[in-house]
Amino acid sequence: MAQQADTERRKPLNRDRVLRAAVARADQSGYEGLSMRGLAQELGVVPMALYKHVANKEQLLDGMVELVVGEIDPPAEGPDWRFAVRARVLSARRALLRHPWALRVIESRGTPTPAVLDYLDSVIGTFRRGGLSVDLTHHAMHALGSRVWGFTQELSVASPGAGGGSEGGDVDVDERALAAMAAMAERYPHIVEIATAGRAHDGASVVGGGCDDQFEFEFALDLLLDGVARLHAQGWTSERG
Amino acid sequence: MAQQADTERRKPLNRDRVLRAAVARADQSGYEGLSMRGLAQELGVVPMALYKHVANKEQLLDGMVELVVGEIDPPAEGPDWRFAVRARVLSARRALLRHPWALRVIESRGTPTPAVLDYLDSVIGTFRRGGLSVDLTHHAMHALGSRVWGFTQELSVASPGAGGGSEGGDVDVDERALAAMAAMAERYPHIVEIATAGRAHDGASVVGGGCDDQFEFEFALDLLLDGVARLHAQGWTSERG
DNA sequence: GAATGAGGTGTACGCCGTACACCTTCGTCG
DNA sequence: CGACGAAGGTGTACGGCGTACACCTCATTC
Repeated sequence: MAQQADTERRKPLNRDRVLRAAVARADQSGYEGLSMRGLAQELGVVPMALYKHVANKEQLLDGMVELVVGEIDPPAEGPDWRFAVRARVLSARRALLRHPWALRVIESRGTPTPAVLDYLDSVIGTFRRGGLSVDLTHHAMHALGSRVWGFTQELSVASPGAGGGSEGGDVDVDERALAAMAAMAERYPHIVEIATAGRAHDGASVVGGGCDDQFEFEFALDLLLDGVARLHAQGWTSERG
Repeated sequence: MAQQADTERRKPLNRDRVLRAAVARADQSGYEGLSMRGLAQELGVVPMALYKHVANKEQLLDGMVELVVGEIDPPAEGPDWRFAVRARVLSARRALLRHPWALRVIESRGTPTPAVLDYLDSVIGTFRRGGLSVDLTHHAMHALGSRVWGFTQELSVASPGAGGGSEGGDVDVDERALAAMAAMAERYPHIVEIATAGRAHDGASVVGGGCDDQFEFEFALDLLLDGVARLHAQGWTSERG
C-alpha cells in the first residue's frame, strides 16, 4: 500500500502486453513502422526494457504471429472435408486481413512457430479424415501454398532442433535430432506423416529434403490451368460482366 | 594516355555494373546481406559513389528486379494458350529460382516495375489470344496469383502516376492521371483491359478498386479444391508412392 | 533488516541509408 | 593553349536501427 499515491506507477508490463501493443502498432503503422524503440516509447518505457520480456525482435515477431494465428477459428466439425477446409482457410484469411503485415512476417520467418504448425497440422488432418490419401493431401497442401500460407515456398519445413543448446555433443547430435523428431511426430502427427511419406530414409534429413518442389509447383499450376480450361470450355462467366 | 600506368584506374562504373554486382551479391549473400555499403566495398568504391548511378536503395532493388525479369523467356508462339502460359510461367520460375531473393523483392515492392508489367501484360495477352474472355482471364490471373507472382496479393495494381513531379497542380491532377492512364493503356493494353472490365467508372480510380478480392480469393480456392476433389474421386495418385 | 531477483534505466557500439560539400578528371570550345 | 563545366568519386556527418552490458530500484522473502 504505502507510497502508491506518488507514483501512479504503470502496471509492470509483461510479455503479453508487449506483444499486444506490437500487434496494435503494426496494424496501424505497418510492418516497416514497427521498431523496438517506437514500441517502447508507446509503452512509456525505455527501449531496453522490452528485452526483459522478449529476447529480441525476431521473437517479438514470432509472438505477434502466434497471437494472430490464435485468432483463426477452430476446425469445423462434420464429414465434409471440402467444406471444413474451405471454412478454415477463409477464417485464416479473415484473421490475416485484420493484420495485413502478418502474412509477410509468417512467410519471411525461416522456421514456423508452433501455432503455425498447429494450424497446418490441423488442416492436413481435415483432409486425411476426409479420406484423402497421404499422397494427395501432400500435394494439395503444396497447391494451396500461400493460400493457406507457409507450406509451399521452398522453406524446408521446420527441421525441428533449430533452437538447441550446447555445441558439445558429437554422435549426440543425431540422437538429439531423432528425439526432436519423435517429439514432433507426437505433436504434429499429420505434418510428419506427410513429410516422410514414401521414402523410408533415415529420419532427420527426410523432413525437408523429401519432396520435389518442381513437381509440386507443376502439380498446382496444372490444377489451376485445368480448372480454367474447364471453365472456358463450358463458357463459364462470373455473373456480373 | 599519359599517366595510365600509375593508376590501374578501374573503369568508371555505371548503372549496369552496379545492378549486376548487386544481383550477384544478393544471389550469394541473400536479400538481408545486401547493403549499399557492402556493395560499394565490393566494387572498390566509397558508398556514396553508388548514388551517382542509382537514386537510392529502392531504385537499386527495382533495377535488380528488371534484370531478373529480363531473364524470363519470351512468350511461346502457337495456338495452344495452355501450353504457352505453362511454358512462360515455368520459365519465370527458373529465373526466380536462380535469384531466390527476387520474389520477395517483387512482392514487397509497392508499385510494379515496367518489366514486371510487361511480363504480366504478355501473359494476359496469351490467355486472350487463346480466346478466353476478359472476365475469365481476369480471374485466372488472380488465381495464378504469386504463381505468376505479383498480381494477386491485395496490391492495388499500379495506380499509374506514382512517380510524378510537381505538387502544384489542382484540377491538373486529374488530367495528369488521365494522361498517365492513356499512356498505360497503350503500353499495357491487356492489363488495362482487365483492370477496367465491366464497370465503366471514371478512369483513374477504377484501376485498383475495381475488383472484389474476396471473390477472387474464393474463386482460386475453389478451383484448387475442385481439382483436388476430382483427383480424389478418381483415385488419383502420383506414380511414386 | 539484509538478501534476492525481477523489472526498468542509461550509455554505448556498430550497423544502416543517405544529405551535402568537396575534389578530381576529362572532353569541349573559345 | 587554357578555361570551364559536367560527370564521377570522396569524406564527413546525421539520425535511425537493434541490442550488449552495467547499473539502479524496489517488493518480497527469510
